[in-house]
Amino acid sequence: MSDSSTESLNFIEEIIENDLKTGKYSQIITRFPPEPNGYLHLGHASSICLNFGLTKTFPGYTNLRFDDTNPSTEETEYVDSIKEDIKWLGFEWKHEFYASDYFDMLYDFAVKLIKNNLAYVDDSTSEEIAIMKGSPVQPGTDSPYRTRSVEENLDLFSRMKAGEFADGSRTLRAKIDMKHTNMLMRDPVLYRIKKAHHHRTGDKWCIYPMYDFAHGQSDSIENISHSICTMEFIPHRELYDWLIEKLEIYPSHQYEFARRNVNYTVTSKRKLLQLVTDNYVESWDDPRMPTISGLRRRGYPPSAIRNFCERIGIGKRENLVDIGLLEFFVREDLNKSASRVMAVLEPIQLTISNYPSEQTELLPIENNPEDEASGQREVPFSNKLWIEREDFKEVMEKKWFRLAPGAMVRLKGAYIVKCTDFKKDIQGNISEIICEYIPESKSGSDTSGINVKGTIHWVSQIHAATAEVRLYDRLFKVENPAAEEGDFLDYINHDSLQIISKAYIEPSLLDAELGQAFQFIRKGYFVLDKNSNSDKLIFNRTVTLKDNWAKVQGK
RNA sequence: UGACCGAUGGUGUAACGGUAACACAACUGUUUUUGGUGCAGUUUUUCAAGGUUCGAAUCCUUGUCGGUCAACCA
Repeated sequence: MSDSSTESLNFIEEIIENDLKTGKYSQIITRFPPEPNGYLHLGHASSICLNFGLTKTFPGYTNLRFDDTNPSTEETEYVDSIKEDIKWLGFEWKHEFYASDYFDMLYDFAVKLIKNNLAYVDDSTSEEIAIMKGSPVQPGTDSPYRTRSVEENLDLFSRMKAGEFADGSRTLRAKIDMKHTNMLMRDPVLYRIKKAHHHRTGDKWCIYPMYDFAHGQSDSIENISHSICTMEFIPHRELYDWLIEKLEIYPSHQYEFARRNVNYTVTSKRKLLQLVTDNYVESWDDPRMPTISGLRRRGYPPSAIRNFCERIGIGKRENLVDIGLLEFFVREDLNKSASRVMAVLEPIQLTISNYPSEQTELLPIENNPEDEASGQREVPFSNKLWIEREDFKEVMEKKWFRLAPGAMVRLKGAYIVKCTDFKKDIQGNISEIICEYIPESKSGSDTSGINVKGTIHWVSQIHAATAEVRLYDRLFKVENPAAEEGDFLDYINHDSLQIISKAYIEPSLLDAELGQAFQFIRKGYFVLDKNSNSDKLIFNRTVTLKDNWAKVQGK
């Protein structure tokens, strides 16, 4: 994360700076409150960087709190992945808490409301409650059970807890105002009956608090000073404050920012889950997924994600951030850190007619021109090479710097060669390129005086190893699939994964380690996939290099 | 028909009543044994109309447009 001491503050930092300056707080406490019912994604990254970043710049700390009040959708598997992802992003929480830790306290809070005639047990069905709720432009009507006595409510609520009633048969509701312009203030449901097994409390409870009766109270219990959430919770703030006031507990405050949307992807848990269950992708950590685990498997460095979140900032307006900006930060990081290697993805044979067929040389080549400390490695060279099919053209063109009959190029780290001939197979496809090399043009000791415009990568045939290479493209064909007409699945890019089952790679890559980033020269950044083994190497393309030539061609 | 939130280059975010800026993108040129990187430069901006003020992106009013709210989800 960059030093932001001289940079301007976002609106939440301004609020905090002011709170600190006026002495309202001497330190701040924030929290990151995921529900363990799915994997973390790019949208969460923004919230994580915000909440944890705040307590890096200001005195205080951040808690991790799982908002686990709905046992039917939540699982320990998700808890584990969430913790792993936060750590990988580079953040540490002070306390690991669960809303379910507070179920006893929450129950007592509810009893207090009932005693103060501020909550009642309602026997209405959910349909009836929905009808009585009215609409945004229509006031609601009071439930017939709204006037029950405190004693009866106390009795009924304890029997709800004791499991005497069926799921959905009764609820506990706050007694506020059925004509309130804010729908959430129209006697919101606080507790529902749900005889479900909870991933932490087991079968102890058969009533569970709703979000509005758990989140703010958990914030208060933890003395959270600044409870930051996304804008769809703005209407909840009034209820959040009402409950804290009536319960007379620590006054946490809620602040809202606009969730970050990124183009060419989706970040709704429901949609991501559907992509996985309907097999549009392999798994939650498929490298095409915008999940943190997907980005990690794709080879995105955590620092790139942090820089991205820092750079896009936060605001309160609708937004659609360009994924290209994230890719910029990925390239920026990897350009400095990734070792350069040579790999040929779509091979064609290049034969050097004047290089002895039995001869082999080990050529020293720099590992990273951006990092002198990275040193050199030795790459074997011989008279038969694999080069990229797209680096040859049958007829020369203007501005073409690569191979064509009569043209000369530098073989990276080796010699300058001149194309003298090429062969075609029966189908008319080019099958072999014949070149002559210039012996005195050897890299590092070039006395040929020849200057060539183009340099291409290569792999020696007899020394080459092979690997599967997976090329990824964006998962959707349109910028904002969620906003498009019809089903978002209609906009899936079915060419988002291209598998090259046999690419030729230089032998040094046999020592590649999981998580190690490479630049395949002129092709992009790649990382070893977790499913690789010594029999079969698999490389994922993290991101391409910027390609000005492709841009020129496109015009 | 209501309440709430918002509107600054193509995108995202600053400017806190005093010269509209930063990053990305785009475009030039340059360097380069990666058509990568680096370097130099160019283009492009305050939703509208009124008002307050010496001075408004900023404050006020009205309008327009966009978003959110009617789960026993979070």
